[in-house]
Amino acid sequence: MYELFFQKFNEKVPLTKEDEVLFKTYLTPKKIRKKQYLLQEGDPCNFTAFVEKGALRSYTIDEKGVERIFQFALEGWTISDLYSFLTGEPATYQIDALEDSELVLISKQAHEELLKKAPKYETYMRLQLSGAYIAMQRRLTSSISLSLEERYVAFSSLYPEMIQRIPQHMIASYLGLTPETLSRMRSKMTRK
Amino acid sequence: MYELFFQKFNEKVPLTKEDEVLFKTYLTPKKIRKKQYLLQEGDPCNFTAFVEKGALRSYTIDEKGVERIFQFALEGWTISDLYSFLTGEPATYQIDALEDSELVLISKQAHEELLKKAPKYETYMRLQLSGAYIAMQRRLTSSISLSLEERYVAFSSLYPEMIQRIPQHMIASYLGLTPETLSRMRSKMTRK
DNA sequence: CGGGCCTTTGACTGGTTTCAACTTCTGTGG
DNA sequence: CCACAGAAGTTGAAACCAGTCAAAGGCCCG
Repeated sequence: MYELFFQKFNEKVPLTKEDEVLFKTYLTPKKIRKKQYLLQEGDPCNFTAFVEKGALRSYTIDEKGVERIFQFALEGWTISDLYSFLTGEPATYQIDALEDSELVLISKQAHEELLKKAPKYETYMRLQLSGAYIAMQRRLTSSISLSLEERYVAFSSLYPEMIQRIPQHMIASYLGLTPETLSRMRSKMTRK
Repeated sequence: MYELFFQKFNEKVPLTKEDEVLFKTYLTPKKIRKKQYLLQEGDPCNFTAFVEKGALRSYTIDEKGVERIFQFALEGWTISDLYSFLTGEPATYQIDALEDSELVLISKQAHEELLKKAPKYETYMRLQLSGAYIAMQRRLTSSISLSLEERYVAFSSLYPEMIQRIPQHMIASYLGLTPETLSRMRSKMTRK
């Protein structure tokens, strides 16, 4: 159940077998089905969710009812409303499953106890945050400085499996354009 | 020289006087004049810079010679090419001073030693990263989901002093629009 | 098999960029 | 301290790109 989680953890911070046994007592496995909510807007987000298997997304819905996808998470990624998780404020994002998924949750309470008791966890968190920061920086840079077409190309080459698994209109939402525009762009690109 | 730095540090993680004395041995003060580079594209970024006084920006220049401003930093903020700093890769941003400034630098070497020796520093770094992550998340959200005008309004109310101190064409670059469009927007808004 | 969602395509609209000219501000050297 | 050059900001007109609205076809799921 926790294979991938500990594999990724060990890549960042090596753990002994005893560490793993201890850590497991703080982790909560969870299965979730396609279309099911993991987090609804307004609830405080009291977990981070590591994806062992499946696919999820976080997103907002604006006044006009338009979905704005903030993040996708496939196997090996972590998804959460980090702002809400860290501050305790109500979540600004919703999270739901795009496929039947298996998750490893770390509750806010577990998070705080681990920070106190396990220096390796703090190091892990710091590295997690670094990675999340760098990924978002890359995304922000491309959303500001690239044309729509360049953005799509960059996305496809960075995350080829997402192109396979995720519906096109959601990728459009993630990239910040309309499904129609994305469709037109794709047909223009294949014509070349 | 380090007043503001330790004030901000203490807000995140309380330090004893002895801590402060120890930490000071790892810090490097630096004065930099308006228009001077702190970091040039391609060099590895081996520092984070805390702004005691003044104003800086980080930015890229694309193939067409257009500047894309990624971040401004006024007093109390930290600026760096975090990607380059954390990974050791060459910097993708340039950093220069918009005003004569006084900085507190933490070199990469000092950073690594502090991580080993001072748990309070690791906690501080984690909180720094959280803050930077949350700020960038807010920015990404607004750059994807708000209209240009809404973006400008949000920026002005979030950072009113930047409107005062930073040239308009740089704010345009930060917001991802042309100086002409920003100028037109402003005159339209005051007419109301 | 049917209904609804997803994708594609078309025509139209509108906001932003681009290019260019002009004005205002700033800083630097004589 | 003034003059001038270059940068910054403003304004106008034209071109363009993406969004919107609408309709049709395809596909998946119940």
